[in-house]
Amino acid sequence: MTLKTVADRVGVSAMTVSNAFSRPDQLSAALRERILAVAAELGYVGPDPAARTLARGATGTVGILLTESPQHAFYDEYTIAFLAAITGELARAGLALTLLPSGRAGGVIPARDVAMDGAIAYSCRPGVDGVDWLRKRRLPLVFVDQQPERDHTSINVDDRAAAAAAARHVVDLGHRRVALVTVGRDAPDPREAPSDYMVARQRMRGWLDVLEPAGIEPVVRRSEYDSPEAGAEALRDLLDGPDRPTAVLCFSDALAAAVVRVAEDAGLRVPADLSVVGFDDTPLARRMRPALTTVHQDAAEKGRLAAAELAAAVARHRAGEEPVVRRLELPTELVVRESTAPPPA
Amino acid sequence: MTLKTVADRVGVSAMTVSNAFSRPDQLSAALRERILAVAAELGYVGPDPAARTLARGATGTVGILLTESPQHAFYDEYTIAFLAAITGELARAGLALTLLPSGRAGGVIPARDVAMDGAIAYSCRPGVDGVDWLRKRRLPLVFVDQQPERDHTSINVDDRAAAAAAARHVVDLGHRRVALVTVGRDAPDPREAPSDYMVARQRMRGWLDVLEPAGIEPVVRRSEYDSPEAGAEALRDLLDGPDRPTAVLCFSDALAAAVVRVAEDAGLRVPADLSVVGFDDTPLARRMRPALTTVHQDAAEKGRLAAAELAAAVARHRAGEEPVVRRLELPTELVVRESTAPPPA
DNA sequence: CTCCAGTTCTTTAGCGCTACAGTACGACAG
DNA sequence: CTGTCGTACTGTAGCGCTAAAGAACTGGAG
Repeated sequence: MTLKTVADRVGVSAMTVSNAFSRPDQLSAALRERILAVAAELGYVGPDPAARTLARGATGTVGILLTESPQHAFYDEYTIAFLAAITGELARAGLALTLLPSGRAGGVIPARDVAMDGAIAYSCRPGVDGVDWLRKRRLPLVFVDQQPERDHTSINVDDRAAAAAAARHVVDLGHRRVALVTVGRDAPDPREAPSDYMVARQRMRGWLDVLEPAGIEPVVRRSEYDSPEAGAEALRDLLDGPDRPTAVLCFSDALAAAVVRVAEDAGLRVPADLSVVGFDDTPLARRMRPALTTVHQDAAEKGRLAAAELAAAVARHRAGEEPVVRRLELPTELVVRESTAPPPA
Repeated sequence: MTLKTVADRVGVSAMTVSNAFSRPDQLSAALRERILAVAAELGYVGPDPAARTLARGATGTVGILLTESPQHAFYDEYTIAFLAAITGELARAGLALTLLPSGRAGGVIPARDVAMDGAIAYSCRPGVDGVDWLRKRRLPLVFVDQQPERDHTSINVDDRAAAAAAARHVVDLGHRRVALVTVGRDAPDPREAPSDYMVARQRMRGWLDVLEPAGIEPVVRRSEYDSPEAGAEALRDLLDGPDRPTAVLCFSDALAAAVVRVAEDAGLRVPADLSVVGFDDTPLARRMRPALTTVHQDAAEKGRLAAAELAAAVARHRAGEEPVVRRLELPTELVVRESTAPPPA
């Protein structure tokens, strides 16, 4: 059941049937009607997408490569808002979004083996080899929340400045004993071996930009993942020590929420005994009691932009034009809510 | 830069290069090494996915068609957990997941035009034409939370029984003035024109199965979407009336949360003045204060199962075997928390 | 009546790969 | 020395479609 079947039945060439489906202006309305009618009668749905993809050189699909497993991505409200915005914007360009598992299963490496017109790499660490495959395939690429590269458009926020603003806030409140709860896989001392993950590294730098000049030596806790459990784990022992911190700066709202929970379980009041600052300003931050002081960044706008940039890059690529590489930096803003206060007397 | 380029350079046939990449057991290790080395040197990444898809008849991708826009899907925690589980399970089978926008943009209808090996239709109403396209393409399909069809495996819960359990709970507590807040597009009287959306219809039936025999005439409020705003809107006028309901049964936790918020804004105490029951048992239900009484269903298991069934169906389809159609029904359980109590005296 | 342009349909030539059916050749039994 | 088998590689023939160029016909201007 192919174009040919329909063509023979109607008594025209295959090309004419192809045109009936894909380029209506290339034949008379009457013939087109007849072809479509016969196709319907034969149960022919339309041109096979795989064959069309090969012949046209375009798939109508772009991929997104997420940190670790896509599965993990769904636990973070920030990522979800980002994804939602992407799908919305892509739909306007008639593109579907494929979630690429970063690993390999049964010899299949999706980043290498899935047909697509372009891809977004979101928050990937340098080691993730999915990114490598995408690069090698010379696909139009947009990098979000990760190390920019010369040949590809990237979208980031000024994580360093944003983190510095958060640190400045607690220092201004008078805190001297500060803990940093962040993510990444490296040694706990940030100055020795900064995180391999660019965003974490930049936020760490931002925090230290303010804390060090103030003569504050922060305690650092790192967990591999940005999950609530990790946050809880990271903090638990901190609260037992004699020099318990009076303020905690967190890599994300998710970590901050966990920190607050652990602190309250330990009998501490937030913010009276402990100030906590998050990052991202997810819905969670507003929902929490006390509402979380955090750094706002616009996930929806980031997603919309990423999708729009990628769609444009794909269109240019298809037209044989030169790629346009942009470095976009979205604004952030410290949002002071109820989880921060001066340290206990 | 194709297989041929590499083949000519090495001095072997294109087929041998294809085998070097895709079927290592078909050639000597030494030759394979040489081919891979030359390929790397030339910057040849591997077989072009589009061409391979056409020749093999398989894409390595399955689609998911979501109610309305995928964008909307991301606002619901239940759907998110479901998606997370799907991607996790699919990754094990080496499959990527493509989110199919249900609409059309610029003449592109993803459900018709995107190459894929199979698809999940999730919570789609009968009218959604994406499902139609998928059916016509004779793709392996799994239906989740929607009307089962003869030729395709479906996964559901017994929505009717689950809703009945929720209704039984409030009736047992002594409530006589009950409101139903649900979704769907039809007339407000459920007996006249039941919702076109099967899940909503079943839950409505379940509620009525209990309420009617008890002689209770519920007030019904329907909104088109399962969103918090819709829930708020639906309830607002109800609380003003003289015969204000003392219990509200909701289609989802999201709606229930909105109902609680509106009630509290109106000065009512939950559950003392108003009992509220949700559906799904999302994390939100546990997080709420008061914690929400709701019907538990396992989103992760549903997703895992859907993905596993689809992967199996795709494998069978590829092997030319007969499809196996299953009707899976997952268990539910009423979880009584703090949002329900006897009606005010 | 000729010529040109516009419309409508056809022909040709792939897109880049893989399934399958070979061929060549060495090893090994009879 | 012949026949059989297994391994390693090649040739052929598509997969189903579309871009691009060409042919046939129409109608109107000159």
